Amino acid sequence: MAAKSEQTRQKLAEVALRMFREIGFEKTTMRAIAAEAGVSAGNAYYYFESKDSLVHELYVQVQAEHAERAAGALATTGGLAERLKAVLHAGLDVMAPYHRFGADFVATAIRPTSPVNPFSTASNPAREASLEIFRQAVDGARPAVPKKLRSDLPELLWLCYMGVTLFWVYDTSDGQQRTRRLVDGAAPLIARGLGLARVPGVGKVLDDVLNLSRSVRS
Amino acid sequence: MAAKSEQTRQKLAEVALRMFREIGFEKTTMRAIAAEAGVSAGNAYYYFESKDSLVHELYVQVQAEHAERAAGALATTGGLAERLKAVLHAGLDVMAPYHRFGADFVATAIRPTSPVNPFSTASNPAREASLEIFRQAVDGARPAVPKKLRSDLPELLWLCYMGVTLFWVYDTSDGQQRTRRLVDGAAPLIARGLGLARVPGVGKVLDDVLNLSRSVRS
DNA sequence: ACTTGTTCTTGAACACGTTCAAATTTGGGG
DNA sequence: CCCCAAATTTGAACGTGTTCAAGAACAAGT
Repeated sequence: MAAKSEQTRQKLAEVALRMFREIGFEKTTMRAIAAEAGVSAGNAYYYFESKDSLVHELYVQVQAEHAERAAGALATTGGLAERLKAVLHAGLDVMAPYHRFGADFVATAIRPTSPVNPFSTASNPAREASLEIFRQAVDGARPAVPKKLRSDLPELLWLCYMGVTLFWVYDTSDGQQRTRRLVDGAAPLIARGLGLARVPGVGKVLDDVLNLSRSVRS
Repeated sequence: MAAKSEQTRQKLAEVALRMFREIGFEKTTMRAIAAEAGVSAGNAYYYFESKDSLVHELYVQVQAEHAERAAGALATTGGLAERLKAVLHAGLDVMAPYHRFGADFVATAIRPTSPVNPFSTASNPAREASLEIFRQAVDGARPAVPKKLRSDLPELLWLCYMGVTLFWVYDTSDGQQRTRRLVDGAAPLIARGLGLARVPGVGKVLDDVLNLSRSVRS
C-alpha cells in the first residue's frame, strides 16, 4: 500500500501538533519531532518543507474544526448577534488548547512570506472556508441585515475575527475570559450598530466607509 | 573618557539599523553587524542582549522621529481630519526606509515576550510618546471633539495607527501609495463619524462601545 | 531472479543566534 | 611606575533550522 508514506507524514504532523500544544513552539525542535515520530531529522523535511509548514498544518486543522463547530452552532440561532457570538466562541473553543503557542503562531503567520499567513495563496482554502462561515452567519440572520451591507459584511467580520484572535493571544486572564467577555459585548453592539445604517446621517458616512474599504482592497 | 564604550554601542546600533534598511532583517546577521562595526560577534552581546534588542533600538528611534515630525505638522492645522492625516503621514514617512524590513519587524514586535512589543514595559516610554502625539492631535482640534470621547479617543486612534502600520507592512504598491490613500480616506471619515456622536440613536450605541472598550482594557 | 527507476531515509554538514570562560584593556590608588 | 579590580573583548562552543549527497527500500517490467 502507498499508505506507508502517508502514515509517516501523518505521524509527523500529529506529533508536531501535540508538542506545540504541550511544550510550545520553540521547545518543539525539528529533531525532537523526528525522534518522537521515529525518523531522522532530515527525513521530516521530505514531508514538510519547513517548521512553518507544520504550523500551517495546524492552521488548516483548526480552521476545519472551526467550520464544523460553527455550522452546528449556527443551525439553532437566528439573530445576528447570537450567530456572531456562536461563531466567535466556536473559534475560541478550537484554539483554546493552543493558547500558549498563540504568540509564536501569530508571529509566524504575520510574515507575508510564510505559508501560514492568512492572506497567502497556501492559506487560500482555509481562509475561504473561514470566510464562508461568516457568510452563512450573515446570510441566515433574521431579521436580515441591511442590503447594502450584505456583501461586504462577511469579510469585515472575518477581519474582526482576526482582531479577536490577536486580542486572545495577548489575553492572559484565566481561560482567556476577557476575550469571552469582549465577544459577548461586541457581538450585540455590532448587530445594533448595523441597524443604524438606516439613520440618514449615518447612512452617508457608512457608504463612504464601504467605498473606502472597497477601493483599498482592490 | 567613558565615551569609548558608548561609542562602540552607538556604532553597533548605527550599523545594525543601516543593514536592516539596506539588506533586511535576516541577511543582517549578528556576525555581519559585528564585523562591520569592527568588533567580535560575542562583543555585540555585551552591548545588546539579543538581536531583538537592536530592533528595539530602531523602534525607539523611529518613535522619537515620529513625535518630532508630528509636532511640527500639528502646529499648522486645526481640523481633526487634517491633524490626523498629518500625524499618520508623518509616521509613514519615518517608517518608509524600513518598509522591506517591516514584516520582520512586526513579527518580532508582536511577541508578548519581545522587548519590541509595543505593550511591553521596555516599550513604555516609546508608546507613551506615541500616545502623546495623538493626545495633542485630539486636544488641539478645532472644532473640538465631543466631550465624552475626548479621553478615550487618543488611545483608540493610536490603535488605528497600529492597524495602519499593519496595513502598510502588507502594502506592496509603489511607495505604499495604497496606505497613503487609506489614510487620506479614513481620516476625514473618522472626523465626520465622531460628529454623529450627537445623534441620539448613535450616542447610545457609542456609549456602550466606550464602556466595552474600557471594561476590556482594565 | 535480475535490472532499473523511483521513492524514501539517513547522517553529516552549514550558517545562524547565543553563551561563556578566558584573555586583554582600562582607569585609579599606592 | 606598578598593581589590581573592573570593564571590555575575544574565540570557541552549543543547539537550532535547514540542505544535500549518498545510500536503502521498494515497485515493476522482463
